[in-house]
Amino acid sequence: MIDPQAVSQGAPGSPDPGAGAAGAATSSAGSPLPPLTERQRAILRLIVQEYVQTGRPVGSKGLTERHAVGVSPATIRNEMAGLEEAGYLQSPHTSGGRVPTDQGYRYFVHHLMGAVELPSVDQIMIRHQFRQVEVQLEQWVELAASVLAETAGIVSVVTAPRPAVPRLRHFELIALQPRLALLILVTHESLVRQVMVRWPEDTDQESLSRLADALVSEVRGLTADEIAARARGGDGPARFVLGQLEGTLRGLDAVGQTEVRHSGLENILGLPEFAGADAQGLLDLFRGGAFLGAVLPQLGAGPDVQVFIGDENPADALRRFGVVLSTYGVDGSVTGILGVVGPTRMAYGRSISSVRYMARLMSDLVADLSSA
Amino acid sequence: MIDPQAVSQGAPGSPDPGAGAAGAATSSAGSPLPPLTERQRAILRLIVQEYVQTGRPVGSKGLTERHAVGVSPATIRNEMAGLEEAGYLQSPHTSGGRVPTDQGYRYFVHHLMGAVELPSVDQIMIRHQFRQVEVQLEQWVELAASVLAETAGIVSVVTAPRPAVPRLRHFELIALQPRLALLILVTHESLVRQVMVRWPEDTDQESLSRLADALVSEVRGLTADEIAARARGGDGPARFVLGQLEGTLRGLDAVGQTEVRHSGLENILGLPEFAGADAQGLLDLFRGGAFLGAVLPQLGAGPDVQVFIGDENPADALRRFGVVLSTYGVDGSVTGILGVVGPTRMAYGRSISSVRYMARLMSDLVADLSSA
DNA sequence: GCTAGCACTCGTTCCCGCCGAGTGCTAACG
DNA sequence: CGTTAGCACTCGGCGGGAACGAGTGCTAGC
Repeated sequence: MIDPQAVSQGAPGSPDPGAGAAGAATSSAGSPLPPLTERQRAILRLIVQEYVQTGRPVGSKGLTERHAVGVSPATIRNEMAGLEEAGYLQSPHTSGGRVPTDQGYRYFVHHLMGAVELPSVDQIMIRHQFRQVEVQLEQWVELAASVLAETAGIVSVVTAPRPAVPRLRHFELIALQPRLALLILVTHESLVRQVMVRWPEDTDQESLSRLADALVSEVRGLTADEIAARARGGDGPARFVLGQLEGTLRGLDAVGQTEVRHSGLENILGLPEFAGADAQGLLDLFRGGAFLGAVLPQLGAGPDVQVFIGDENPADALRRFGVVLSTYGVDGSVTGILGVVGPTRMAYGRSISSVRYMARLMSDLVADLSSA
Repeated sequence: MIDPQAVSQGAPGSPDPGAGAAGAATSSAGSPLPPLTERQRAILRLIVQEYVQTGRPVGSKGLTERHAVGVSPATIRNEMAGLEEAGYLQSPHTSGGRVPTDQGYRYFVHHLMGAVELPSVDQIMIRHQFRQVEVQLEQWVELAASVLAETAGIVSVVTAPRPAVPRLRHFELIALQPRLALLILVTHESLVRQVMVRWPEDTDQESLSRLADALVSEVRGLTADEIAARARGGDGPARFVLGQLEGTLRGLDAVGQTEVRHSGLENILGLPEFAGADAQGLLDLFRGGAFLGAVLPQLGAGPDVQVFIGDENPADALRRFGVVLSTYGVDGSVTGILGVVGPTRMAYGRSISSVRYMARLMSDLVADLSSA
């Protein structure tokens, strides 16, 4: 049903091939890689799986002890040496086992990962949680973040859906104080915004309602630009309201202020690779959306999940992470981004299937709510 | 202008007096404490200040080197011994300096802390930030959390204001889909809620507007109970809407679902006392409002700042923390809670003044927005 | 082509001794 | 009588060294 191969690569080549690799020939530069033998593939798969699970470098002896490979440690060593030369593994120290390189993970994701559909237990659990609540689109975002973090077991990031060209569907004015009103607007995509506006003169609910009634049919279905044009002709209060509507609509598609929800930080704070260092740094990374600002430009518009592993990440701050992202929404009309971030040694299979599933779910929700 | 003494104590006595104290006589149990001499007070003040700043136990020699006390280390040692016997200090190890006890902090907060007004630089900075934004009351909450965390330099917690008995001021219905509508209601206190409601039959904006217009004057100013009574007489759609209004109003004052915003976790993650251990535990503590659930029952309704130090905290999870809290809002009508949480060795002066200032600011905002 | 054996590397852990900061006590001093 | 100087003692932290174990590359034999 779902094609496991349909996972696109973040960046086509490692931007800095000379980074880690020990003294040996790093290969993979000019010459085409010889295809891996079936046994090498099996060993690579085992190493990735084991390292993902334990986080400790895996050695030849341990491998043969824990798994029923048919050969001796020495043979494994030979094959490992080959894999290392080809760039799929690296040894962090002279002794102490080997660890997959970014390229190794990449190969695993492309060729070795088995079925990538989310287990139906999880699917049911997720659908159940989403059925519990009956709220607005933008609260789905929060729920999506928390469910995604829980399902994938790492940190999730979700942006609210953003319409390409928002069109006004409806608005209301509510008096709060004689000179203070609440402006509520709804777009075609069912996004809702409330803004407080300081009213230039004393007013009351009745006159505000009259004003809204009079204007609403005039501006229904218009974009910010069209409303601006309309505003130039209007008189005092009407003109004022139109200006506010225009500004709020423009705010909706402003890239800069996209808010990024995250969840599940506690999932990775305990991991050994982030233990000693910078719990602070991690928090900072996800706060304030500095995170997405870095990744977003690289994100293709394609409907499928994209994977960035280690050095493939555009931003320096993300070099130590693996990132699995997808867009969601209705093509060309309203889109958002969701995904997960974890250590490079994350369970890519589960991450990818979780992200893909959640993206579908959110796309369906957005589609349901946006009126043509 | 502000009375530094007007800080009430969280819990009257330490619930577990035998906890830390070494073998010596723990005193402070039955006999009234002899008042501290002026020199002891000065030394205690120095120790608290120094420990708050550095986080390392402070010894007699270091004290005399870093501060121009007029006496020798030996004298300091004698006084320290007295302070330890009286329960204000404790020595974590045989050597290595002394550390204030909860009681020591308490004495400091009550009798040794100097001026507690927030420096006007900060006051100006805060007012400035609040003037920048023009949003709804509930977004003030988020801003308050972040400003408070920044000003006090530790973790802040802020709950949204909650009306004692919410009364409806206005509501609107907006059609999203033929069978899906958005219900927006505003209370007298200017709290806004949006709920999506699944409509029992196909409808459109026009009929929804008519319905809302007809009903709104009927229910203006009513409480949930009064609306429920009114609903019993209504017919189909009206009755349905009244039911939704009632439910949403009830949700507003439900204690259980009070949402707690926090900010500034990164400020304390770096501290030595939380370094090794449980970044995870810390996150968990503040997520999901489990935190306030524990403290809230203990919180007096008094208008002033309350301080809980270490063991004075009602919840076990907070035994390692100092907590400074205040209510804010309009007495008896709409109230929220805000405060900061940090290690017991926090800068109480700054925390208390920050919390007090922010509580005033938020109270003013709430008062401005709530129509009599 | 696979495997057993072997010498070697290197990170980890534990132990031990040193150092420094701090303490309590006692005796001397003004 | 309060204050101070001196002293023996305690204890945590740090650094070096030994023992250990996991892993490696290489070579020779099956």
